[in-house]
Amino acid sequence: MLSIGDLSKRTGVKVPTIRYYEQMGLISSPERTDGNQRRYGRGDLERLAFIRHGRDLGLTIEAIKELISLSQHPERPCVGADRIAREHLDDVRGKIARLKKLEHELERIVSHCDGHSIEDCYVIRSLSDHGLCEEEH
Amino acid sequence: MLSIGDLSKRTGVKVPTIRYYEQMGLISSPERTDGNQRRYGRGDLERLAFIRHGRDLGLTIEAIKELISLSQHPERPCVGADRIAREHLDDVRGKIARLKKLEHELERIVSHCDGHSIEDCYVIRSLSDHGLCEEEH
DNA sequence: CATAAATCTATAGTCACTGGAGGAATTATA
DNA sequence: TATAATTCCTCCAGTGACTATAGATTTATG
Repeated sequence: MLSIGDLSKRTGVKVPTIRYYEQMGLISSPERTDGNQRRYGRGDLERLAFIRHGRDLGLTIEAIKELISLSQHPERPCVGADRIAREHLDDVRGKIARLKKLEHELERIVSHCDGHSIEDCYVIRSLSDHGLCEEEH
Repeated sequence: MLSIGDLSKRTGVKVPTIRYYEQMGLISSPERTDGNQRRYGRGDLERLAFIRHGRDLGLTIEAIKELISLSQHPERPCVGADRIAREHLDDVRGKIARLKKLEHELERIVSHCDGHSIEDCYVIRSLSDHGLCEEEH
């Protein structure tokens, strides 16, 4: 039986975050000691790792909740889980595309900066004048 | 003189957001009519475009505030502005790198999914078992 | 058994907005 | 000019995913 602190150390998930996940319904309310402290078992360790992994991959709490509920019905086809992952992949690709545009623009901006006065600072001028941008954003 | 609604239409920044920027000290309190309504001039239009542009580039409110304050002292060297942009560029690059790893992992996960039952669903299994990952994340 | 460390609940704060309530002011139409 | 429609005002609450604090209680250690 692990205390919340032990669970935290083992999973790398902070104590308040574990309580938050419980509140959000991602992990079920664990047993309590006579003194009302949470005690966790092996299953909670795995569940938390699952959640942590999903969050690291950028899945929302909602998506993870869906996946957990799917995983509790092992007989159903897994198209639901697949859909969640695919949608998320699209999302990630969109984000990458946007950030790359951004990277170009920022590169352009800092490369033009000569470290002289604000008056002719490209950073400031670029922000003031959209016309200096190479592409729409 | 533009009403807040006009300013909103011209800049694409929503009305409550304009008020929020005022509250955050990004734009100065505008003139008011006798009936206490805000009236904006040309300068506000430009300032708002500046803010919007910075936000589109992903700069925080704080960073934009710094840039505005820098731009109000045109005689100073622009190393401050340059630093803000550079730091942000590093940040963006880091994000891209992380998202790319993620993209690979998700690709691998969905490509392995055969649409059969949850029991052998790769999505669920991948989330449960870090060992199935190709790289650390 | 005394003290230190960990835990409990409840609440508020973070960021950058967004939305709604309830009421006042302005503008458009009849 | 009267009324209706629209816009505006302030204040407050909610978003997501935590993080932090305060004050009280429980557990572990010497």
